[in-house]
Amino acid sequence: METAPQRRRDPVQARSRARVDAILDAADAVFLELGFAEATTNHVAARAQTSIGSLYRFFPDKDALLVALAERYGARMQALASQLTPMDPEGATLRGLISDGIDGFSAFLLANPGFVTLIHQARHPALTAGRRAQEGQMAALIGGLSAKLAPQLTAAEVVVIGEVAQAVLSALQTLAHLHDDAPAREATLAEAKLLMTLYLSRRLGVPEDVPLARLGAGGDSGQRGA
Amino acid sequence: METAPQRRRDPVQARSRARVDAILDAADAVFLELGFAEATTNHVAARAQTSIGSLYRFFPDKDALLVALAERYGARMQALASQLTPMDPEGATLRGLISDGIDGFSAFLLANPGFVTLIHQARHPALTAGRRAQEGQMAALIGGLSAKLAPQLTAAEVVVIGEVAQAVLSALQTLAHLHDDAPAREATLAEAKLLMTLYLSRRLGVPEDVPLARLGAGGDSGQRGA
DNA sequence: TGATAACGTGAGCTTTTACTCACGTTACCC
DNA sequence: GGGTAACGTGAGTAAAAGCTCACGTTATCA
Repeated sequence: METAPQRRRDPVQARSRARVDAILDAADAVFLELGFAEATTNHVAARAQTSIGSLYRFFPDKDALLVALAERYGARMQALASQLTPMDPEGATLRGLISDGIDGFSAFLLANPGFVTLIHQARHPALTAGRRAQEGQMAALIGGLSAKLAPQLTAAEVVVIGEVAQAVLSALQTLAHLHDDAPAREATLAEAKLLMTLYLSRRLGVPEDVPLARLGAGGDSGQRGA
Repeated sequence: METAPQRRRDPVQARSRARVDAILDAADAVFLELGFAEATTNHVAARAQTSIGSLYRFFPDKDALLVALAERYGARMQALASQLTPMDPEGATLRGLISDGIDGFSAFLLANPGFVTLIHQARHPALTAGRRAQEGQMAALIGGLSAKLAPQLTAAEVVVIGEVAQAVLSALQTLAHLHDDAPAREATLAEAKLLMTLYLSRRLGVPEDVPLARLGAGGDSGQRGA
């Protein structure tokens, strides 16, 4: 299922491992500047200060660069997700959760400028599966949270809510990061927070500013231990 | 400012005009199937049942196909916009306006499957300007409506609201049309309507289900003639 | 310190593909 | 009907870019 890194030969010595990293960094930069289609493998090799032969020693073809890059970002994303979710959801409010999530993701995008470009630019078949999986993961994460907060929702509803939230967040983060100046970016992110808060509050039947811990108290499904 | 159709030679006889149309139709289909980068001009010519020479008689290069296609869609979009806006906004509610707009756009996408793909797939420089302009047009349309309904908003706020609404609508329409079955598509569109209604109602200070005509009655800025 | 394997190199091979051009065909005009 | 211009054709060209390979260099291990 996984699209393997597809290296022609795994690096075993330190120098070659560093070289592979350099090639990926170069690919990131070059794809960001020129786009995948316009970028050439010779470009990438030159940027990585290595030879085209070395590039092809570790990557079977141009697509493998894209896949490896996407995997590297996927790992970073996963780390981000597990870093953002475990903050005690009991004491937080819905608005606070959403705000923190959006801010965290925004910081990630700011630190990884190649990410948005990669994910959007490469409608390449090799990436489609990975991107879908990643989007699905994020949608599932939101859906899971939704199901926990609103047990009355059907499974189908949860799926739709997760997909919608994912799509909206992705679009608004992209829009926000089109602006180079922080104030304009923040203004857009503020709208995103408002929009998501309104939507999820209504859709999940959860008040915006009440700590989530208090919600289970009067309800029936108060299993918070688990 | 306008990126001209850039035809190498304008068709004057009927048969050549039909041929140009056929070439554009073929380009639409081929780009949809393979993507712009993978598609070849020979592909397009073959699909149009004509020769590569004829293609290059009317289009100076491959990019010109893309630009001409985008222009054709731009014209259709503009027609759609002017068809959706003039429905008497006084008698309608905010919810109704949003619902009609989303349904109308959805029908357009269903009738023009190449449109989404074209606009998203082609991060090509030749298209960027046109796409931006088109998105800006839509954002301005929403922003204009917002300013009319909520005169208390600053110009900057109106711009942000327009951009956000445009981005969200675009993302959710795309998401909806990823589903081939009508029910799933409708479910997503229903969420889009809810989300947009909640957001604009709050942001503009306009109730969701009150006919817009009644709003100016009790207010201060009742210049509805103009 | 020699043997072996991993690593590094870049000129150039090969394939792809955008694009040309010389020639043939159809339509318009008198 | 013939002259001219618009139209149509597709084998072929040229440039680009992905990728190879034979050879040189560095590291590991005995």
